[in-house]
Amino acid sequence: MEWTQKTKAGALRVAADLFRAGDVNAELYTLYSGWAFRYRTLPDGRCQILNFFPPGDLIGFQASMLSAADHSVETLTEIELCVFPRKRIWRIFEQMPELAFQLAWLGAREEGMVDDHLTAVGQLSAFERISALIVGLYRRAQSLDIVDNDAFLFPLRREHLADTLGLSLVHAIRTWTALRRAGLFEPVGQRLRILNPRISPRLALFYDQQRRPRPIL
Amino acid sequence: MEWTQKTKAGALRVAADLFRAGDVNAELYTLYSGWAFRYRTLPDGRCQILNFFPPGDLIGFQASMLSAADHSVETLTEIELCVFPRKRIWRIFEQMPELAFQLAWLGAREEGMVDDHLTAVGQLSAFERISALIVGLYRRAQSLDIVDNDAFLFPLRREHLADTLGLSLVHAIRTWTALRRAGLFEPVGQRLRILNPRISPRLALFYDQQRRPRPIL
DNA sequence: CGAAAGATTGAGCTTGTTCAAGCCCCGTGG
DNA sequence: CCACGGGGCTTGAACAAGCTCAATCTTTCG
Repeated sequence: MEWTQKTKAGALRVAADLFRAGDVNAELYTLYSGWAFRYRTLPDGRCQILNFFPPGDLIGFQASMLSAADHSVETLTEIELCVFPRKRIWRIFEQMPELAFQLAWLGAREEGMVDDHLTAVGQLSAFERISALIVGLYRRAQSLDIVDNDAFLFPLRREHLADTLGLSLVHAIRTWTALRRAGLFEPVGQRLRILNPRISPRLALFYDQQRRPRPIL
Repeated sequence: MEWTQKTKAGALRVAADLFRAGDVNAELYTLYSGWAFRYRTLPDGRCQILNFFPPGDLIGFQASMLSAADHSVETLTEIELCVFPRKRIWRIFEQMPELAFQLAWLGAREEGMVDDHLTAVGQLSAFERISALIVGLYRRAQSLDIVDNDAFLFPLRREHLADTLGLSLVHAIRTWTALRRAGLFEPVGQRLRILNPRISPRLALFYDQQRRPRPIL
């Protein structure tokens, strides 16, 4: 896709913030490598993580479409990305319908992931939420082929777990520890080795659910 | 917009279900009148409501883009709608970039609303959640000009409250009752009169937050 | 009128929170 | 080389928010 190459401004970025809520200049990014996440903050400081971006994902479509972001994006690791100027979005719709369709498809897929996430936070117990998050990221890593010997990079700190799942830090850690002791996974440095993704019937069901088709872009 | 007229198949619909998770035939709908909502169910029957559709909203963009729906849509009232055949979506992108852009815009806005919702469920207390839901729907009704004397149609049953906010039915009712007694609102038949949307500083802040710009479509 | 669905309330219990203390790892400076 | 200090992680104990079970009341509708 030549056009993608042409507007590429891919530099190694180490900045923790890609953009912040309220930014009017949020651009559209493709994440070449590294992990990031999208979140909201409330006036009193509480923070809700909305979704994660593994390598290869599109970042900022929602913010670009709505002109102003109502969320922020931060990195979890060092990242490398490619920038599309936001102002050309309309031109994409006008001149490159296939690309426009693919962007919209990725947007719809992201919404689907937020749907998943909301369902988890609204309906699951702490155990189920932590397991679902771990196994969900494991499955995404599998589909991206970045799993090595059942182990994959797990760049979240404990606080991210808590802010993702709507749990207190203390309880998130306790539950995490309990699941580790139960033999669901084993931390290996920054990585996580999944030992038994079917620890409970319910988790097995979740793990075996069919995947969504892959992105086209 | 003549094209909209041309493909219009607007019939009065009373059916409770517009489509169900797994449907491959989910179409794209414009809701002329009435309310609906989008939800997911878990294998064990738990149910999470993802968002509501007030009159005028677009339904099914995500499902259309992803080909198969992973959620269901049900009505809250009698509704009237206009159908776009899903198969023509690609043609819209190809031939009507403005309409495609507007659809994508509405999709992005819906994702933003799910973001709001996830943040509420993940971070707010039961009191805050119920108040935020009521006041949020009130504000949407305001922006649609369907508020009459501070009162608007509130078509949710108690169970919808619970399934929306991740609370048990009993606790949702208790909290609802407490807020009613505290003077936030007053039920008037199927309608709700908002008496004091600034009952607490936090709710006032939420209520006074600036609105998102309106849909263009 | 009677049945069924929805709404409400009480009581006891469980899950998850808060507060508080201690641990571990690592980078910095004496 | 080691003490110091800070950030992140872990654990304990007391408390509270929210859940479950169960009974009653109300409304709707055939």
